[in-house]
Amino acid sequence: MDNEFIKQEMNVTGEGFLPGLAIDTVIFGFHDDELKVLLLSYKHTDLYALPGGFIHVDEDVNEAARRVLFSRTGLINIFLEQFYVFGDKSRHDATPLKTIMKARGFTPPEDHWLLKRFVSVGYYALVDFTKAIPTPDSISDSCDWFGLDNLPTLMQDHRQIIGKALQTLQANLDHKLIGFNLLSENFTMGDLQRLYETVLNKKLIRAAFQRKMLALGILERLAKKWTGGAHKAPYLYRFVARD
Amino acid sequence: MDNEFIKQEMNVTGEGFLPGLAIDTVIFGFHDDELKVLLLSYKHTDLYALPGGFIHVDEDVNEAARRVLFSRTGLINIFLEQFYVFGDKSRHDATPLKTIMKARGFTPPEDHWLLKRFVSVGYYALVDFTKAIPTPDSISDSCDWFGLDNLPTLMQDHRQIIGKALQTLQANLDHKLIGFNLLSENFTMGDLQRLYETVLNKKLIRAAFQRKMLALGILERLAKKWTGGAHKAPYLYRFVARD
DNA sequence: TATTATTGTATCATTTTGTTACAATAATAA
DNA sequence: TTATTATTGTAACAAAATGATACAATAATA
Repeated sequence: MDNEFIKQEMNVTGEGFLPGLAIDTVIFGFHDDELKVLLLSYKHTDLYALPGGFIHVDEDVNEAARRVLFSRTGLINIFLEQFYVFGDKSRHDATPLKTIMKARGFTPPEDHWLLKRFVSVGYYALVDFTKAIPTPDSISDSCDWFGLDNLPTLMQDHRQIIGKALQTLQANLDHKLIGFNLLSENFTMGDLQRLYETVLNKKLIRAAFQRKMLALGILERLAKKWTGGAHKAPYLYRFVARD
Repeated sequence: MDNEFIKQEMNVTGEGFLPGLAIDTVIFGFHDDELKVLLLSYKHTDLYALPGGFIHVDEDVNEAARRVLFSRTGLINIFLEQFYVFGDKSRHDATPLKTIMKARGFTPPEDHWLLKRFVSVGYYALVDFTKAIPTPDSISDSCDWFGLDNLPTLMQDHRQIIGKALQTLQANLDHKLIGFNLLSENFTMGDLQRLYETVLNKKLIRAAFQRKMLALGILERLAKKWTGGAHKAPYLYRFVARD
């Protein structure tokens, strides 16, 4: 029996947390021309789950989401936004947690706070894949990136949560200019276009894309990048906020 | 002392509701070329509040929002969407509710469930002003429409909630084509343009507006409408979903 | 019957977007 | 050293969308 675990993560009263309310975060990264999300593998089950957590009684909900994001990636000052509240009564499923608890030698009472219905606030984050340091939490074996069309079996409604997060990302990519958050600080126009094409899942016209991005006046052109490829070296760009 | 009130609305345990979670609904209507919201005036205080409520333990959060909307307006099948979760710890203020309770002869204990911190899921609804039947709830004196630039003093962060709802409406008006929900079934092009101008708070070019709306292919042209004005009678239109 | 206000739409100018083309490289092969 | 190749940056033109103006078609009123 893991006393530390039970004390910290599965205390009997749920004291110190807002009851019945949770956070689930879809953390997007971009690598190998693929959009990926960070997933935890739950101990003693074959299920995966989104990084999530609970809200301390003296903590803003948005703060809690930043804390979760930091705990799983080590990152601060990251694009992070609410996108939906998952509040259907049918989404509740205590089985995986019960399994984990029992495997740890703890048989929870039926009315244990963690086994009750939870409403979850969905957040999505856009991070630089190369900067994030995936870190499992105490009830997980691992924390890893998964390509969006290569997702493992997920807990509860976490697959739907990812789906809705992707929809939101697609809808906001352009007019909120949030795509840059998925790239490293310096990037080529090709990098940016491949990102857009991956997220929107459609081909874009190169000349028009470049013209449009440059016309936005939010890109600073830096030195050229010698790629080692048999062709002209592309410029590097950096995102700069307007005014 | 109002026993019914205390039993139904301010029961000591909060039994039957999800704890710490509430719903606030910004119900928009359009009348006299003005965008209006439905507000309740709280008994025994000079404060106004958004229509809101709590979520039954066996009820989806979205269901609860529809129930609130129906209770205050008598309307079903209405455009209603989540737009933000208001979860800052600082938004909590138990004073108005305490005042109401005391005025009713009920002195609540400090740990009464209604006086604790609440996280609120914000919804906005778009309704036909002429169809809604404003109906106060049991802790309110009245339920009335208020013009957006003529709002009374509101409880807690309800003013910010309205502000954020308006931003969401403005951002979604065009690409989600939700404006029609604010008009009655049949309307003239002028009605529609005035609605757009009011929501977006800017003048639109009449010819271009008409051309664009007609090009969308979502308007059915009906008989002309004799307005009694000294000019050509405008057509009436009806919104029809595509495909 | 003329006047007035508004509607519906045509017309042309301007801006934005789609498409094609081509010069400018940076590596590799001949 | 000199082609060859792949990709980049941008020009040039076409097509589509939007802005701006104009005007004929009413429906009431004078």
